[in-house]
Amino acid sequence: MQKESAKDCIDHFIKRAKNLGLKITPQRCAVFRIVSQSKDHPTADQVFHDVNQEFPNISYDTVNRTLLTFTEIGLIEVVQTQGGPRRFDPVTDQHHHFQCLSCGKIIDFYNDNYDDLKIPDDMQKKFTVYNKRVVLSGRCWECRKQKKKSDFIKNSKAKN
Amino acid sequence: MQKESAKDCIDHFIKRAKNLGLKITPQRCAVFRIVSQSKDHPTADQVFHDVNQEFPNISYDTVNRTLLTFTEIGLIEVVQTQGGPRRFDPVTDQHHHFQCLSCGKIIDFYNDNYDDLKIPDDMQKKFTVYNKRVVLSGRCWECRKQKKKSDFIKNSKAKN
DNA sequence: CTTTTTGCAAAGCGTTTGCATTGAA
DNA sequence: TTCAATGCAAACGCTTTGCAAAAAG
Repeated sequence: MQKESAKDCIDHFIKRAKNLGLKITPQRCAVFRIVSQSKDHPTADQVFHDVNQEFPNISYDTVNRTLLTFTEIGLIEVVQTQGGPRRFDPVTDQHHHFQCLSCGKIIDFYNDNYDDLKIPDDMQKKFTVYNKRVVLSGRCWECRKQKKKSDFIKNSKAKN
Repeated sequence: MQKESAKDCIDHFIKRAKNLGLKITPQRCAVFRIVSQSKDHPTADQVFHDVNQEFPNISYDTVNRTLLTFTEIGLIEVVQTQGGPRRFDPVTDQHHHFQCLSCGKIIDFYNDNYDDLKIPDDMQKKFTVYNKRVVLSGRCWECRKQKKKSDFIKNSKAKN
């Protein structure tokens, strides 16, 4: 569902919401459109900011609660992060994450080998597995250019 | 380093801390011991509670700041979660995570195939990759027994 | 018309910061 | 003796809650 048009996305949302008995409000449509178009794991606040452009009266709470509702019905996902504000992700095709341990940034990447990973039988038995993802972590190129704090500690000692 | 004794763990901590010019305080030793023995991804508050048993005067801030310091020097890790309080994980051997999308619980599991995953060349070039992990997500057996909220919504409509 | 949803405000919870005091090296 | 680490307290940011008004079905 990556190349779908905005129209198709909205239709998808409306269909799913109606199935579940959720009401179709303009606010929800706007929130869904913004978050499903976003490519960078926005926080509720960022979504609010964008939606606010065309809905000056919408409240932050509505945006936040709408995002949580969408998450519960599986329309979007909450990205796993290391603390900090919650980040949302439109449910799209299979992809994987690289997370920078210094700045916390999460970068999507695609890899066919990873997509082919099998889910172990014992896990399938114990749990209901909906999704799999490989998470690589380390340092992004921007943070690699900067000194690590641990280096700083070491150097400050070495200098004395 | 999974079967190391408590003594070995402390030695490991002391060696690493000295290398970096960090001071060895009783508080830091206690925090390190508690978190390295824990098996369930404790929050700062949980670590504080445990350490507090033997250090009635230690402050929450010291525990929290110590955990962050340990994270920066790579002694422990921050677990990726979906919002909620930050959770810490002793750096041990290669393992993977299953996360329940309903209750947020994170369960470690081991899988040799996953351990053997190669890190793609283009990722290695772009970033410095320290760690890899497969994250499965879905519903744990406890939550599977309960109704999903989306089911609830559907049913409450069906009943009317 | 009924019930959900919205907007607002306040409360809650976890994290971070500043600073004087303490303690490791 | 020096500088990092600690403890305390206040500030901060994000999330959650309660409720009256508004809107969808």
